[in-house]
Amino acid sequence: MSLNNELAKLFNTMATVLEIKGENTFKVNANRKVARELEELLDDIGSIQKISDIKGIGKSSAIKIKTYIETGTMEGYAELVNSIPSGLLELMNVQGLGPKTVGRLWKEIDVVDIATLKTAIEDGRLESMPRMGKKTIQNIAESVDFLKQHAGRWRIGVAMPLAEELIRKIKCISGVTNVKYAGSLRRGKETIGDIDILVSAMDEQLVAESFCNFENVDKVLAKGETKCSVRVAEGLQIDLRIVSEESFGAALMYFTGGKEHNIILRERAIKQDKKLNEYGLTPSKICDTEENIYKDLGLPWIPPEIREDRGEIECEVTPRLIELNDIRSDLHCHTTASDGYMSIEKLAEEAIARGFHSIAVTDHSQSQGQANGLSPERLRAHIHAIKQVNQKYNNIQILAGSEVDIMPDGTLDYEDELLNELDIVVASPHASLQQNTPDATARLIRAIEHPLVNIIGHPTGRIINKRKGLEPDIPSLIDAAHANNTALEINANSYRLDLRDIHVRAACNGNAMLSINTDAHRPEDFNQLIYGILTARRGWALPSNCVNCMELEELQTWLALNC
DNA sequence: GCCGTTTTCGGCCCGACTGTTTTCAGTCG
Repeated sequence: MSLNNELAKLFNTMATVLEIKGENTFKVNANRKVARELEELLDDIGSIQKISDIKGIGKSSAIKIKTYIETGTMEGYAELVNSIPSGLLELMNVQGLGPKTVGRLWKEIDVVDIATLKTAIEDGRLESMPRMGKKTIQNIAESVDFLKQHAGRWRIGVAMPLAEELIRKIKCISGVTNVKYAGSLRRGKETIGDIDILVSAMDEQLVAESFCNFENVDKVLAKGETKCSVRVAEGLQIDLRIVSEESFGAALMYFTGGKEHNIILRERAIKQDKKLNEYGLTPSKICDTEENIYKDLGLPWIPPEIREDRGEIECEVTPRLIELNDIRSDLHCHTTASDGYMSIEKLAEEAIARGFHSIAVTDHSQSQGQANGLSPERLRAHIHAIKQVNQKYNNIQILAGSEVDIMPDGTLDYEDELLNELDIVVASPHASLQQNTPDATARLIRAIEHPLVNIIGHPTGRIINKRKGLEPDIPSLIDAAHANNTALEINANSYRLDLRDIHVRAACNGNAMLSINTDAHRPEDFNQLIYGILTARRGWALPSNCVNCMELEELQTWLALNC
């Protein structure tokens, strides 16, 4: 775990403990804010001179951070955390249990973790507490079971298709005038906690009723006049907000977030003697669209992906972020020659259907035995086959490439002589992904500096919710990538999204080129390009930051720089 | 605990829903 994340975890834990102990909520929130700043900090916290210059981190937290960096311990942390049973922290993850209840469970009936909570439910002690009725207890019991089965968040690749399907169904309900998803899904985050859907309709009751009765709804968690929450068979929670057409924009803005962005907008409204909530900006004019509200607040419309209070509000002109239609090529795809399911022709046709001017065939290299990686002889034959197929098409350029393994020491999996025969080289780490930071950094920089490498594929090798992957020093990689004209990939596969959003932002700031590719193995994988685009947008990437947005001639010139 | 274009002290976003109780506390987003 990086130092930033390590510290963020400590501050989050402190916040939770303070919450359970019933401390001032503003103090709790201040600790959470410090944690969030640390999580999203681009630079290593250890390299920052004046920590208290970071917005949201004050003197007191700065001292704690500094001591931790120097000594490995944080003053007061152990004392605070040891002041409550450690199991109370996991109890806070049970839906429906908040700090007040957890505190009471502990003090009044000696519940200290999930196991003792289950016992207390079984032996009737919970029922003896005030405000603990049968329904509440049943909900808690169900949430405990649910937590055991589904810890964590869902990949955007799961959440978005599900949300789109729900929206299609909601649109079919009679009288529905507008429906959109909001929340972290709309902001394009790599993982989603739950799906927020906004709807306006002539008959609100009919919408609520129909929604709660959709066939894949497992459990109705809440059902009111303006809000319904359900859990669907996949395990995700879906919140449906029913709003009027006039306040659709305000509601969309409110429920899209992010939280910090919203707070700043509300504070801005207050300074202008106005009030902003999910119903509108009052006293004001029309709040049916987000554009109108931003305009009333004296701001340009801000794309959802960058609504994170990371400088977007201070920005005078909203950047023209990269869009799906800007992409003109896919430079990392597989065929049946290695572990893909498509022929070279199929790749070409998929690319043509998407309006690309070129596509790169980049099958695995020889070390990837389990992925049927190509021996040098097979690669030579494959290059020949690719060139043959390329001659058949006049509306697509098929590039002969390879996804060549970066070995643990940073050397490549083929000799330079063979790499020289390729149009494009994507170099990726696949094995030895537990290397320490200095080794991983040296390994990747060596590949970046290799004169024949054009793109570093999925630079960390992480798999979301499954594998941490390498933790190289990202600023060093970016410097090297910029200096050597090597692009860093945003692998669009929703399991990977590697580089991730904050690294994309750092890469753009450091003038390193990006390459957004699907790493397609099957035809449907091309549809995941959107997740790469959303990740790029979250990193404030412009079309000019991405080699896949280049026209053919420009791309060929760029590729020729490293050959 | 953090912050300052009214402030170095005194604020800090706010509404919906549930389950319980009978007017509201707690949780959630």
